[in-house]
Amino acid sequence: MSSAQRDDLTARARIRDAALTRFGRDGFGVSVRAIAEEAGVSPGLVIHHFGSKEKLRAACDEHVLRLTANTKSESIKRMSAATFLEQLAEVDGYSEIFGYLMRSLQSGGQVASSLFERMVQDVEVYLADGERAGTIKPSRDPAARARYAVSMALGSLMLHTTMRPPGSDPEPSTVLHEWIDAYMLPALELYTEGLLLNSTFLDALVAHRDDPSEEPAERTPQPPPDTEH
Amino acid sequence: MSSAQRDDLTARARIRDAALTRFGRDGFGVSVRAIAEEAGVSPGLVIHHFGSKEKLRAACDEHVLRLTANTKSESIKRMSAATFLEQLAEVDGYSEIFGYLMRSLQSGGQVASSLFERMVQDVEVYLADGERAGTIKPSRDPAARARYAVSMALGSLMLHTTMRPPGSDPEPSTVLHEWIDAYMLPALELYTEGLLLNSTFLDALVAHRDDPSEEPAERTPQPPPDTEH
DNA sequence: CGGCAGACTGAACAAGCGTTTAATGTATTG
DNA sequence: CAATACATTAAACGCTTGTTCAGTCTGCCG
Repeated sequence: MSSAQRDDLTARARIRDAALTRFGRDGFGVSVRAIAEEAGVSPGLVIHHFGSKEKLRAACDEHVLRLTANTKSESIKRMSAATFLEQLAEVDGYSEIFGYLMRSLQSGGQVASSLFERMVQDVEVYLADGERAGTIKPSRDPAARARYAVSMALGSLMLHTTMRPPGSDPEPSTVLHEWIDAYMLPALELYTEGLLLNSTFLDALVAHRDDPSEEPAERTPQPPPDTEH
Repeated sequence: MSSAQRDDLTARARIRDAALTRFGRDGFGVSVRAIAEEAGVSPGLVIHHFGSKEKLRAACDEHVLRLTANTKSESIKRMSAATFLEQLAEVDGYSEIFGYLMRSLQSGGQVASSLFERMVQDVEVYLADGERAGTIKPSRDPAARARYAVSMALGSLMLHTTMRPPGSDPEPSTVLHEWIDAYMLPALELYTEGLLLNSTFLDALVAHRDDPSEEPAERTPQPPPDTEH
C-alpha cells in the first residue's frame, strides 16, 4: 500500500490506491490529474479504467468497505470498538484507509453510514457482553446507547481531525493519540462516576417518555430544583 | 435575514447574507455566480465589493462571529450551552447562521476554532456553577471535562448533520431536534448513572497519570477483570 | 508473420471557475 | 450644469476541471 511497493500492482489497482491516498489526504475535490500523477499514469488512463471520477470514488468506497469488513471481524470481537480505529491508524499500510474514512465521515455518503452502522452494531454487542459480565450497567435503551456512544466518539474524532492546525503532523496515529490523550480521562471519569448528583433530569425525561402528556422536557429543560436558598 | 426582507439592505450586505446562506446550504465550494444570483446581482459586483471569494468568506466569518458573540452573552449566561444552539436554530432568521456554523465545523478554520473555544469556556463556567450549586459532581480536570463535553456534542451534531439522507428536510431546527430526540435519553442516563460498574479503568488511568512508570493504560486497555470464571 | 485487443499517452475539447475590463448608469459635489 | 465618484453590468480572459479522441505501443493468438 505504501508508494514503494505500489509498482508491482496492476495499473488499475495502483490508480485505485493512489486515489484512496489523495482522496484521504486532500478531500474528494482533488483533481483527477493529481490522482493520475500520484499513480504515475496519464489522466486519460484513470478514466479509461474507471469510466469517471465518480465511479473511481465508488471503487474506492467498495475497496475500503471490503478491507475494513475483514479487519473488523478479525479483531473487534475480542476488544472494544476503539481498538478498531487504533488498528487502522497504527498498523502499517492502513493509515491511508483511516484518512479515507475520516474524509468519508466529513462528506457523508454510503461509506460513512456503513461504517457508522457497523460500529453501532459492534458496540452494542460489546456493551451487552459487558452487561452479562457484570462490568457495565444495563440501559433503558441499549440500542440508543450504542448509537449515542458511536456518534459522540466518531463525531468528536472527526471534529478533532478537522480542526487541527494545518501543517501539523497529519499522521493518523498522531491524530488519534492526540484525541485519546485529550479525552480519555474525562471520558472514563464520566463513564465511572457520572456527572449529575441527582436524577431530576432523567426522571423527568423518562416520565415524559412513558406519558407524553406534560410539557416536553427536552425542549426547555427547566433548571434543577435549587437546593441553596 | 430572510430573503423577503433582504431588498432594503445595501447591496454589499445583501451579497454577504446571500453568501452566508449559500455557503451554509451548499458548502464553501459554491460558485461566486450562485451567490451573485442568490443576491440578485452580477458576479462582477461580488468581486467589486469584496475583492475575492476568499475575502467574501472572511467577511462572512467576521459577521457570524460578531452575531454569535452577542447572542451568546445575552442568553447563555442563564442557560446551558445547548440552548445556545437551539436559539440559533429556532429563532427566526438565525437558521442561516446555524447552517454556516455547521459548515465551518465541517471545514475547519477560524470560525470553527472560535466557536469551539467559546463554547468550552461557557460550558466550563456552567459546570462550575453546577458544582457550586450542588447539582454537578466535581471533576479531576474541569477544563478537560468541558472540552470533552463540547467536542462530543459538536462533533456528534455535525456528524448527524452530515450523514442525514440528502433530500430530507434540511431545516436546522429539524436537524437539531432529530439529534436531541436520538441522544437525549442515553446522554441523561450516562450523566446520571454512569456506565461502568467498577472503577478499575479510571483508577488505572489516574494511577498512571500520577506515576507514569508503568505501561501506559490508554494504549492497550486491558480487558476488565473477568468476574465470571 | 499478421492481426487484433487492450493498455496507455498527449493533445484537445467543452464547461465551469474566479476574476478583469470596459462601458453605462446614477447619484453627489463644486 | 459640469465633473467627479461610485454602483453596476455584460462580456471576456485565463485557468482548471472532467472527459474524449486519435493514435502508438505491446503482447497474445491463430
